[in-house]
Amino acid sequence: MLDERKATILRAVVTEYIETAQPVGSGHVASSSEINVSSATVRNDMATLEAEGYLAQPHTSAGRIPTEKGYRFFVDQLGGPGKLGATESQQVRSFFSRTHGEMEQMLSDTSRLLSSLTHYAAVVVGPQLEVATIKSIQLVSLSARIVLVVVVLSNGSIEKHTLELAADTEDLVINCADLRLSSLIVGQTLAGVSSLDLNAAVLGEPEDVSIIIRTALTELRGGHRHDDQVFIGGTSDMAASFDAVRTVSEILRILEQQLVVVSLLEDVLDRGLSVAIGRETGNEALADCSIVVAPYIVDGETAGSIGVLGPTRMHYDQALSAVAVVANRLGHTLSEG
Amino acid sequence: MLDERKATILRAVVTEYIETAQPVGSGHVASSSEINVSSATVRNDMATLEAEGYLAQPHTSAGRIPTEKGYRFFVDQLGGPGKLGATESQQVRSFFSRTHGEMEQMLSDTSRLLSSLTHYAAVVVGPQLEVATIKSIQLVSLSARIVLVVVVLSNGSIEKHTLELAADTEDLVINCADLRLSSLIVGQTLAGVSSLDLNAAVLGEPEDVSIIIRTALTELRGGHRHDDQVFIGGTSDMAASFDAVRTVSEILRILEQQLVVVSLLEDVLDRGLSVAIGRETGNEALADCSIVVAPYIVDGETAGSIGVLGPTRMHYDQALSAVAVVANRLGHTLSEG
DNA sequence: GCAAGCAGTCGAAGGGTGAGAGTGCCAGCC
DNA sequence: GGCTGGCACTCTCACCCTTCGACTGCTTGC
Repeated sequence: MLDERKATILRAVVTEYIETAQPVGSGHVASSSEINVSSATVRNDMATLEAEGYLAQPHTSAGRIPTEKGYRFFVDQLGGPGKLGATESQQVRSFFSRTHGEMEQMLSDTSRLLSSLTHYAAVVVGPQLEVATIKSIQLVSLSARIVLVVVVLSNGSIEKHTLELAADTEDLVINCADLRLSSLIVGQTLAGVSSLDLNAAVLGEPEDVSIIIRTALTELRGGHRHDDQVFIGGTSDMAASFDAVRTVSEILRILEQQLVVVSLLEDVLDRGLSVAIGRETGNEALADCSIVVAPYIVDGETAGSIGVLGPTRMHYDQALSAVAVVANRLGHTLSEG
Repeated sequence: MLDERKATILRAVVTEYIETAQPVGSGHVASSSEINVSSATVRNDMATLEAEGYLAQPHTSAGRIPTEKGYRFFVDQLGGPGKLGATESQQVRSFFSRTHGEMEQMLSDTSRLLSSLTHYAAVVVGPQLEVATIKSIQLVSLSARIVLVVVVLSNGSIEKHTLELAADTEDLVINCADLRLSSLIVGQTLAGVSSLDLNAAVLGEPEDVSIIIRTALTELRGGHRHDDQVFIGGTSDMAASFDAVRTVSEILRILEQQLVVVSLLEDVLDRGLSVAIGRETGNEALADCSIVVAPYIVDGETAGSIGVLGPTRMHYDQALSAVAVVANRLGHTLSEG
């Protein structure tokens, strides 16, 4: 454990470095903070902090910069109360009072809000489809052999699948299939659909009807990719906070793989963290990044998660409070609907 | 007009600069191409090319780099046949033989394909909703006061809007509204819906039904943002081809505004171009970028457009052929469905 | 009209220097 | 024992200077 003065010094180094991105020297710390000791004393403590792995020196005659361990201690022990500024709170309030309607739209706008609050990249992961119940299923014939299966879920999202039939099919047949499907799966969850007995489902139906039912159910069991459930905003802000194009490009490559992003956030939450610093993210390409993440709760259950991704030298307190506030408000807003 | 030798020299400079990103000197041109004159002669011609605005010199003793006018001439007059490599054609073929089903998914995958072919950012703009006809409309009650309006369009896409009703409403009422709406707007286009007479639409319906119909129609008239109809991929590739973080960040800022992207592409196409170079894009922030764009045709009509965005020193021939091939195949694939 | 040669220009690269920021350590003081 | 002032040392950065090399433009001759 660090004694109080060392902790204060560490805090000073971290905040200063976050602000300026320059190595911080003992003189700066001694003069600019609530420390009332000389720079020589600070130097001694900084040497200790370095020996214990909280700080590092780019080269001999430079100041210190925080290590991941240093940031971690800062986040865990030294984190300020982290309140949002007045402008930001106002922005959040007005956003959530204005927003309504489409969930996808709302989540996408939320990612914009979050990035505009923090000036980092924001990630919003939508509710898992699996837990929602099916409110309606409808077959719509688009052309002679193409049928669209539209499933409306209780959380307002929609699953759709295109079926290509082997033979031209009359509307009557499609209607029959529609009715049977409705009675079968309305009220169930998508997970429930996956455990349906296909043969029992088509029992007693004529061949042409049952083939549609089979095809539709098979489609529904198959892929609900998380794909369209991830919303990313503020990549330009994120880019601006790094100084190597190489780094930016690698981070963008990660963000383009939505599945990776989702599991990244889940992974962090699973480890019980709300902040992952550098390599803690579990991804080598994000060694210079940190992630701040929080789940949001809809109707008492964790529905999804939101997070921001920025440089390791991010404003953790601001990011933490922004993420917390937005997750909270988002959960409330979605619960009402 | 340029005589043949000057044109050859210009081509050599452009291709060399695209390859190396270094200013090209007269010696390089004289030795490395089908030019059989001395470097001194090349120098004279290059001086002329510079005077006429095709080339520029970063500083006195450097080689030349192409100006926008130079690239423009290169693209218009000197463009090679531009065939896709074997690997790339194979990639396109296998993509379109594999792909099927959801349009959104397909368009999103297409943007990935295009960026992987060209190594630049790829933009895919989905079909305009306005021209599609309505195949079905359905009201789904999510909770006592929340109703989801689901509209299925003939091209397989879905519009959905959430209605928040002032009072709890029975299913029976909703069903009535559903029926009336179906008979009113199925077969119409969304544009048609916008010109419906609201009062005539609710004629003879009881108050509680007509209020739902009014609300639903008003919603449908209102916002179909292009929003979810733009798919962008390959931003990491794009980033890697610039060397200033600043530039990358500005470009990302543009790409984040989907509406801007759509009108950017439309604007280029409207001017009858398939390539916009530097400032020709009409956006100051894209001064270092070029855009290659092509419309795709579904069932004989222009449905949307695809494009790539890269540095002005992009491989125009490859980009042009990739965009052309993909637009073509995409149109065909969507026409079948 | 082309080629050869030559002088001139300018940036990039390399080396040397001085300033500045910072460190570590030691001796002394409270 | 812990803190401080002082001092020697280190290493980067900015600057200057020089050299090198890659070009160009121009002039002259074929």
